[in-house]
Amino acid sequence: MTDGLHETVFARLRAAGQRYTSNRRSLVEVLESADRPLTIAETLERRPLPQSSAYRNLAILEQANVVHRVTGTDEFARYELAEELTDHHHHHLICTSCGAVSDFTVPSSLERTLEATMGQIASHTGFRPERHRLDFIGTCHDCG
Amino acid sequence: MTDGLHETVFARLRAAGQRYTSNRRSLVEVLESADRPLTIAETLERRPLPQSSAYRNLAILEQANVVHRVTGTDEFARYELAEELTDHHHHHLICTSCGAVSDFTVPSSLERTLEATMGQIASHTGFRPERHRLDFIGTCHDCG
DNA sequence: ATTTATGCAAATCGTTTGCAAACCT
DNA sequence: AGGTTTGCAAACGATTTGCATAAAT
Repeated sequence: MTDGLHETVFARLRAAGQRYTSNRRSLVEVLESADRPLTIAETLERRPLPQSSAYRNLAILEQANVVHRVTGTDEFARYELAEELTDHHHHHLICTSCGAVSDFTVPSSLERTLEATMGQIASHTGFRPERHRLDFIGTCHDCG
Repeated sequence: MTDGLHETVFARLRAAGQRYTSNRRSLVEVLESADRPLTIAETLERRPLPQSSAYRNLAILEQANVVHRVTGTDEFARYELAEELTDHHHHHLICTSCGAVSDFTVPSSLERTLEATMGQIASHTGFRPERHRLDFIGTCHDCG
């Protein structure tokens, strides 16, 4: 199933007209091994790479829907593997003190309600929703 | 009730050891008149002010819990009045194409479920949640 | 061969900060 | 007077980009 991930990534990149290079594979592997979204600096600590390559390739991986950019409350962009690649729909706990972002899940009943609500939006507004973002914002264990 | 807003702002600033200056009042008035979070550039269009004053005062207003910083998917910070000052709890529709952020509300039953879920988080994790952020991300009317 | 990715260094741009003058109490 | 805010200009820092080289097909 680890290979399955890379096959899927390869397919998505190809669909976007992009190659699956070693730098991109590195980034995917680093994100795969993390249990939360990583800042670019964090990915570079785990697998050194020129900064510009990390930025450029993460942007490409995002366009190909392989990774997903997560915005917290601080100034750092964070990335995680797209949920379809991990089969792990989740949400984020965001610490207002240190900016840390961690994953967690909510009851599936709540997820269903969210999806249903999302479906109603298109009819009530001109907006076409694609996904939802639910975060809980507060103080993390370390900062509390 | 418009005066009530400014009294509340004054009280919150005072509690934070800050004054309610004319620049700060300008910013509060601009945000009050908007029906969605505004970027700093947008506040300056509506009420010209040196950029640095806008940045500094919005930061102070945020510390005093008068305004709230909203993070979308683009690189611009957005600000809105704190919900307790407007009695208008809401969520955001975020356009992935142009970055626009608009307000909307969800059924109160969903809100109650969200609050209940939030209450359970503290016991399951070391995280102490203070508020939630629920956004629907997709394509806005203009970009669709 | 031709196209695409890489890596370095320089540029970009939203945001932050230093400092002297203006303001408030 | 004593401390705070202001406004300008300069600095900052995460991110982006230009360009020559290396890699992939």
